[in-house]
Amino acid sequence: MMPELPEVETVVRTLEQQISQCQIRSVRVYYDKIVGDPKRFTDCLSGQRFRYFSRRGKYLLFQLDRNTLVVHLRMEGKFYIQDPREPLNRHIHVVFDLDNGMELRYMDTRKFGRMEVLPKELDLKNFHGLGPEPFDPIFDSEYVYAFLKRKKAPLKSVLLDQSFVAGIGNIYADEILAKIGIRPKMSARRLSKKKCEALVEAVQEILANSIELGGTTIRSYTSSLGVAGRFQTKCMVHLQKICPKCQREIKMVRVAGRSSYYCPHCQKS
DNA sequence: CCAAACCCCTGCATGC
DNA sequence: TGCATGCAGGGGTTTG
Repeated sequence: MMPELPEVETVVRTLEQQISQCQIRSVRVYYDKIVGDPKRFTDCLSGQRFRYFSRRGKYLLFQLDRNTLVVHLRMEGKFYIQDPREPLNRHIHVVFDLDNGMELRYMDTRKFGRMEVLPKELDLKNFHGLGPEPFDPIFDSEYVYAFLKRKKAPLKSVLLDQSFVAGIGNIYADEILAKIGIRPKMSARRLSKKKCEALVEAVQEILANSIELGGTTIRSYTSSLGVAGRFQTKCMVHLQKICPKCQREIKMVRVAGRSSYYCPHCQKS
């Protein structure tokens, strides 16, 4: 569950394979709050084609002919391409009827996900107040050091702050901290320049590795092709009991309202 | 300016 | 067995 940047990237690539250039014939909305105004949403999208697929942070961006459809999957949002004869279940809230005879279905058990229709040209720099993409060259150790210097909050809270860097969620935050050997509660402004360099490397390496593997599958995540991610086999601390490095017990604390796993032996404060 | 608390939802675990 | 209770969690909003 919990699609983070690598999972969103996987969804983008998968949907691109499956529905690129497909036309939306019509849209059915079964739960209004996900799309805001369902009439505007439906009217706006009908007749347009999916032209280009991308991502900003954890937001999916579907470039259409006249608009961009923006989707945030939040906790449990998933897309499926299904035959219209396949019965709908009670967690499918939005259905796009496509001109290839299939349906793009949005399923979301907790109904936390959101969709919005925006102008075609987006200001991706300030989009939803997001900070830099993790692979953007401006996300470097100088940027990180300067940002962290003015934060006395726990380092993990800052990693989860999408205005610091876009796309990191609870799982990867734990893994990044494990990689640089820092405990989640350490005050952000105490991180040394050296550790800031390590942080940038860890963020990029962990996310890239996970994208490579097709995203994580902790709890229930599967891509829309139904392929389970394999990142979970790589988790050092998140949801773990024993540290794979030193064989000692993993501890769990709450930071910024999130369960945070770390190894007290391998990670320092 | 910043940070903490609250809200949205449902499935699942727990307790009696 | 069945019902009530409470918890997780991203990000927007509200409150301190």
